[in-house]
Amino acid sequence: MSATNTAVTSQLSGSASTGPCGDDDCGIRDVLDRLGDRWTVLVLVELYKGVRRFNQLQRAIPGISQRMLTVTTKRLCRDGFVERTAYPTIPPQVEYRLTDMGRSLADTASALADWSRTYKDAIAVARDRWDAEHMQ
Amino acid sequence: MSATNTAVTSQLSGSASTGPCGDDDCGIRDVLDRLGDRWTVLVLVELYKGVRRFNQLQRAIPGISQRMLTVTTKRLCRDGFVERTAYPTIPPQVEYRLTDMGRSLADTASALADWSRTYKDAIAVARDRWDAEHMQ
DNA sequence: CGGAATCCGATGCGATACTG
DNA sequence: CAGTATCGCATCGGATTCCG
Repeated sequence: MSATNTAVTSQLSGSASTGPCGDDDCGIRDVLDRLGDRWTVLVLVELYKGVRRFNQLQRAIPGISQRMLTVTTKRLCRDGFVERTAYPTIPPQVEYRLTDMGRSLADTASALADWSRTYKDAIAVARDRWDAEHMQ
Repeated sequence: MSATNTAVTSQLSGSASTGPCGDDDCGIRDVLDRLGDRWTVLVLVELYKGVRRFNQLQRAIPGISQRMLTVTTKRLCRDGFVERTAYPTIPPQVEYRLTDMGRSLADTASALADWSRTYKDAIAVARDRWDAEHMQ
């Protein structure tokens, strides 16, 4: 691996060294490192609806900066969740769509989203209780 | 909410302001902010096996620092996923166990872990391919 | 239009030292 | 034993500017 490539990939993920993992950890960290960041899930959700262009995504996801949309889509492409198609027109036109694996991930993630919706209130209650008990 | 409490809670999570969320986002960010960090899942997995004491957890989770174990368990307690029981003995003895909600979360997370195991290799392949194509 | 490059503040996390 | 307090580095992500 060249120094150039190291520089390229290090922008995308620090997971080159997964480090020692117990037994249950292996693999899930890579996925959680993606899903855990601020925008990946939202991009996944939007692309689940269909093919989208760059600015379409940005308009559909309020608050995401140009930079983070670039970074997020690029990471998703790298890991094989999203496919990028660039048409060499002027002005340029780029389409993003989920791969089968990306769709599979989105399905699984939506199970987590369902769980979140179910327990959202319970978490809030627990949190308020804790906060109330731990303020002097 | 007092300034004191704000200080306390701000150590645990920056999610006081979830910010504007589209429609699909609501709730899941709170959960992913937990699951996404380096140690939460590992602690969850270990506690899934049964009641554990502080040092038991630390020995069972290689690489976790005392500080991160404290922070992680405290966050899990705050959100109602883990219950903490302290016995005022000398030396002190503290037990951690999953709540029903915590067990439910661990179950859901393990679905994601299963997914990860299934696609782990495919991700690695996609990543290598991408890296190979994007190095000069 | 769809980025890339740079700067910078906020947060995450490890290491270390101290405590009831 | 089970923490707390402080430091310092690394990464994340927002804002801005430049480019083909």
